[in-house]
Amino acid sequence: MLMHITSVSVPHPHSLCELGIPTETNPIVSLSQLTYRKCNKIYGEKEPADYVYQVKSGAVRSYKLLRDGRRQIGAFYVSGDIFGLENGSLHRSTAEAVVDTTVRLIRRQNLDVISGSDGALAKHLLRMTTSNLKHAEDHMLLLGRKTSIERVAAFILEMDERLTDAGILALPMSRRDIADYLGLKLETVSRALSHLRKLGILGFIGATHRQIVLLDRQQLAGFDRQN
Amino acid sequence: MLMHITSVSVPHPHSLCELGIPTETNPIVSLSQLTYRKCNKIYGEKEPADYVYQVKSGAVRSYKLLRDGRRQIGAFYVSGDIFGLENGSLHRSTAEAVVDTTVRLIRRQNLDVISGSDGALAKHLLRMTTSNLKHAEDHMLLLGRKTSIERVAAFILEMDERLTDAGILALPMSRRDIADYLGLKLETVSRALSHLRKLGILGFIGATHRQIVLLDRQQLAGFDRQN
DNA sequence: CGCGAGTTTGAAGAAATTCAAACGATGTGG
DNA sequence: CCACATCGTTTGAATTTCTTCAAACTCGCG
Repeated sequence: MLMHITSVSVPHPHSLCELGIPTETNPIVSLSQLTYRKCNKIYGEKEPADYVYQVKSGAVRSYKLLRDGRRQIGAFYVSGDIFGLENGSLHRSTAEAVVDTTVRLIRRQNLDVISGSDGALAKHLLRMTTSNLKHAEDHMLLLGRKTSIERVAAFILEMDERLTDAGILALPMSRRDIADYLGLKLETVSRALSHLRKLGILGFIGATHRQIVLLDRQQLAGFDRQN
Repeated sequence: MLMHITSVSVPHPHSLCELGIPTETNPIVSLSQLTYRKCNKIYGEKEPADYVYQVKSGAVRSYKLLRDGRRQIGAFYVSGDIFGLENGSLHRSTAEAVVDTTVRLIRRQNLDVISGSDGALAKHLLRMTTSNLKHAEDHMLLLGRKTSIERVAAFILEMDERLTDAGILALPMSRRDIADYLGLKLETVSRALSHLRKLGILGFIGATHRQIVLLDRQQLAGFDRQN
């Protein structure tokens, strides 16, 4: 029997790349790791959380949506980061590949079994969850109390720490992603970045402007009044 | 030797009640529980986290400050809530009594010992941390993407669930506290509440306007476009 | 070469903030 | 008991910040 598709609604075309790519995941399987194409969903909100993931290469965004499509990205995950660790059986956010991304998989079930007997692993899980919590707490301060320039400065500094490619930040995500992470609009992010460039704090490389040179970390840090 | 006090700086008088009360905690000790006076500090950011706390009565705010005094309250804790559970050895936030508050104390050290041997407790700690994480994730969505009315509506609904005093919400916290929780200014919170009152969704009781009647939960929920 | 996707930039608009004043309710001292 | 200062809240008007709408720009790619 054929499914009758009454309307192909695309309620939230946050990034046009989402439109050109099948919405269902189409991962390339290889042992206990998967490769997701750019913009493919890794898991969705309220789906069963059967696996925990570790980024091998690429980048992942984790987000929540409001019914009208407003999106808040809670975190980006890059090489080495572990994500998808929920404690209930359901995912609380959606995770998508920002660019082509390979992840390692761990069956959650295995974790449960082990953590029942092995206190060390239980502690490890706790430590990971706590580090996510710390990130969320810092991010609440950013979202609730920082200005647009401070948010963008903090973002560049965060990415600089996590994406160390020797002087040049190769951002995998679009301005829209950054905006949805920082609680701003993409134009506001763009303006803030331009402003920092005019001040000689940042430099852009390439056409896409996804490669950023941090020319003056000191001065940039001055824009983020810290926590 | 006397400390030479060059200036008595009071950098962040967020609430005037803070000024009239000793800044150091002066808890009333009684077995394994403490009572803190209104506005007293329970612990400070970066202080050693030797205890975990459970609210017996009263209310607690947990917050972070920017250097210039901007404050983001990450959570309120009311009767029954557990807080102060950090995984590192230092607190990541400051906790203060919103009103006179009694808390139960658990030595953190004890937890560590037990969680080493007892998988059940380890899981319990993990579950509590995860529930804090879930709250933080939801709050990031609020802070990053909701309008002032949506934030205030969400706040009232949250408090209605947690402060169930039969129809009347007796808010322990000031407008400023609410504002710092919602990433707004106190005037904005006041305007939003007035707006909801004019719509017949809320009613105020008493002079202080800290008692709120939820007249139409349905309609209020309509203001919070949910996650 | 021209189209598409992502980014930048400008101008107008909306939302929240800032500054200011007024309003009870409360508590104090005369 | 009343006058008065204080505190938290509300309300108004002006201002700032961010957003919205629109257009232009750049580079990659067919």
